[in-house]
Amino acid sequence: MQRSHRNGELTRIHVGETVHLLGWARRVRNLGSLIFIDLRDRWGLIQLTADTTVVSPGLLNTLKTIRSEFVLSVKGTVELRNSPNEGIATGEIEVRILDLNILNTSLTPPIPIEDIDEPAGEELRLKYRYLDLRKNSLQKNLWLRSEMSHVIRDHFRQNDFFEVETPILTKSTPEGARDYLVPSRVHSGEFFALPQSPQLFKQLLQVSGFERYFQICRCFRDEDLRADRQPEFTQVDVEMSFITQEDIQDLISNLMVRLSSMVGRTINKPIPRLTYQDAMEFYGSDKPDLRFDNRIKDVSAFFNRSEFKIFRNAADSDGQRRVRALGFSGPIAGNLSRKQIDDLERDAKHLGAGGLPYIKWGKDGLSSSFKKFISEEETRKICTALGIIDEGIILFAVGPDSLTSKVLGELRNICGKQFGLIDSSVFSFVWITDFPLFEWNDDSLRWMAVHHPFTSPHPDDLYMIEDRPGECRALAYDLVLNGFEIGGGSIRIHSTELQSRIFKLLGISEAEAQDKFGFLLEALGYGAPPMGGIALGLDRMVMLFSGESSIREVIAFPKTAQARCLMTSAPSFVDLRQLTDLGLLKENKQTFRVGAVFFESQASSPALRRALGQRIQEITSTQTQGLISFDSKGRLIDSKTIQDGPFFEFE
RNA sequence: GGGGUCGUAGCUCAGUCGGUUAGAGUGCCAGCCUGUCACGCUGGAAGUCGCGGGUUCGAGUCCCGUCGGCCCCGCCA
Repeated sequence: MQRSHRNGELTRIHVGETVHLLGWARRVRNLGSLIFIDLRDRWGLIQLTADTTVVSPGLLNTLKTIRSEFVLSVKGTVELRNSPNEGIATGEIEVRILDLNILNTSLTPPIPIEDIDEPAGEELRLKYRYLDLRKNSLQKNLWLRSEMSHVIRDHFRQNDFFEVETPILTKSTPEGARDYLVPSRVHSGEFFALPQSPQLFKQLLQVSGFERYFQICRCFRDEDLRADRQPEFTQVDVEMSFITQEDIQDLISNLMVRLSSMVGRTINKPIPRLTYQDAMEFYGSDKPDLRFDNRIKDVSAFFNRSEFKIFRNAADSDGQRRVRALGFSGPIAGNLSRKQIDDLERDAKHLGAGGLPYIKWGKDGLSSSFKKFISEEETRKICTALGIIDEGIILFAVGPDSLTSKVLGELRNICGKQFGLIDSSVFSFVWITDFPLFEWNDDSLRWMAVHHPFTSPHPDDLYMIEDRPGECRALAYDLVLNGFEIGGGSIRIHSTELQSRIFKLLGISEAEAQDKFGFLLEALGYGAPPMGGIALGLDRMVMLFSGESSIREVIAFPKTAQARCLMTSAPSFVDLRQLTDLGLLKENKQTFRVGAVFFESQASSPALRRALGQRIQEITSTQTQGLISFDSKGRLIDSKTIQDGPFFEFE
C-alpha cells in the first residue's frame, strides 16, 4: 500500500501522470453524473473527480458509498481543472479517478473536522481528541512544536550541550508545588514523586563535570490549572558550569532569535533587561507586556496638600502607602462610558482595591470621580505628568505597593487590550532580573524562597541574609514574552555553607535538610563548580508562537481545568488488588466497593450476548452496580441506573 | 477553597412574563442534479432541555442541590 505522491504536493507539473494517493475523504460533492471528493492527507488536500456516466458499474457503486472521513486508496490521472479554485494550494489540478479502494469506513464524526467559525465545544473536542487533531489548525500547531523542539536541540548541540535524561520517579521535596506521588510496591508505604523540574539532578550533573546540560523534559505539578497551566508540561531545562547570568541570557536570547524567525518575527538583540523592582514600579507586574509602554507613575507628591483625604493620607505616609496612577491617551480612553468605567472599577475591586478613582478628559470635557477635591489646574498638571495631552483617562490606586501594583498592573493589561494598544504581530521579549531572594509567607509565618532554595543571593546582598532577608536580591531572572513568563532561572549556590545558611533562614532544620537534600549538600562538598541555568516553558512558547491563547491548543492530549483527560477518563478508580499490592489498603481492614451489573436484552444469538457482556465490562468498572438494557441488535438503550456501588468496610 | 459563565437535536445556537405539538442553521438519511469546491434543489428522520429534588394546575424557563466544560482569584519554589 504505497502512495506515489503526497496530496498537498501535487502541482501542475504532474499533469498527465498516473498517481496513487492515500488519505481521508474530507467532503463528497455528488452532482449526479459528476462526483467530487476532497482527499486529505498530512500534506494537504487534492480534489478527486469521476464522471459517473463513464466509470465502471463497480467503481460507481463504490463511489456512491463514500462518506466523510472514509479512508481511501486512489489511482488516478492528474488533470488541469476546467474551473480552478484559487482558494486551495492544489486548486489548479484534480485527479480523475481510475480506481478506488475504501480502506476503511467511518462513522459520522461527532464534531466537525474542519477549522470553522463555530467549532464544537471544548468538552467534545477533548473527548474526541483524535478527531479534533485531524484539523489543520492543530496539525499546524503540533508541527510547529515539533520543529521548534528540533531547532532547540540543534541550538544546544551547536553550543556543545550534553542531553541527559533524568528520572521521572524521584524524591518528594519540600517547598514548591504539590507533588504527584507514585506509591512504591516494593517498599510498602513509601512514595516516589514525579519531578516538578529536574532541578537537583541538573545541578548534580554539574558536580559530575558535564558543564553544559540540557533536556526537553516533562514536569508535573499538582496545582490548580489555568489556560496556560497543565498538570504535566514540558520544560526546556538547561544548566551550565562556570557562567554568569549574562552568559545564559545571551545563549537563550540567541535561541529566541532563531525560534522567532521560524514564525516570521525578527527581534532585536540584546533583549532588554528590566529589574524586578523597575518592572513592579513601572508596570505593576513581574511579567509586563511591553508591546505598549504606558507606565505607572508615583503621583503621591501631587496630593500632599490635597483635600482628598485618602490620597492625602497616603502622600503623608512616608512611602508606606502611595498614590500611583496609570494614564492612557486618546479619544477611546477619554470617552469611556459610565458602564465601561464601572466594569474597570469592578475589576479593580476584584483585585482588592477599594474603588477606582479616575480623571477623564474627553469630548465632554473633564470628569472625575473626585472632582470636588481637585482643581482643574491640578488636574492639568497631573495629566501633563502622565503624558495625557488631549483626551485620555488616568486611573489611580492608593495603598501599599503590593496592592497598587497588582491593581494597576492588571488594569494596564485590560486597558491595553481594550484600547487597541497591542500589536499582536509583535514579539516583545524582556529579561526581568534581580528578583528578591525571599518573600514573607503569612500562612506559614516564615520566609520562603521566591525562586527555589538553591538560588544564589546577589553577592552584594550576602551580608543581610539574616538581618533583612526581604531586601536581599537573588541572581535570578525570568524571560517574559508579551506578558507571559516563558522561562526562569538562576545562578545556584555551590557552597555547602551558604546553602546551609539559606536553609536555616527558610526554617528548614539541619535534620530536615539532611533528610530531603542530604545528597545535594554532600555533593556540594565534592568540588561543585559555580553553576547556573534556566528552564523554558515549551508549551507556553509554542502557544505564543502559534498565536493561540491556551496551551491546550499546542498539546496533543491535554487535560481539562479539573485535571481530567476526557478521552481516556483518567484518573479512574483501580482494582482493589492494585491497592492492596501497593500497600495502600491495610490488611486487617479492607474496603470493598460491592456491586453487580445486570443486563437485559433480546439479543438474538449467544455470540451477541457474549459481546454485550464484554461491552458491559468495557463501560463499567468492577465497582459498578445497576441495570443496562440493549435492544435486539445490541444497541444501548438504557444505562442510567449504573452507578458506583457503596463502600463496605470489614475489620 | 472562592468568584464568574455556560450546559436545549450529532454539532453550533434561539427559546419572550412559567402556558398549545420545543425551533433555526448545519450535519445525517433519501431523491433529483455535468464543473462543484461550505455545491444546489426537494423531502425526511432526529430531543432524558446535563442530572436529582422542590415550588406550581402547569417548569427548558423559578428555587435548592449536584455533575461537567471554560475563565479568573487563591495556589503554581
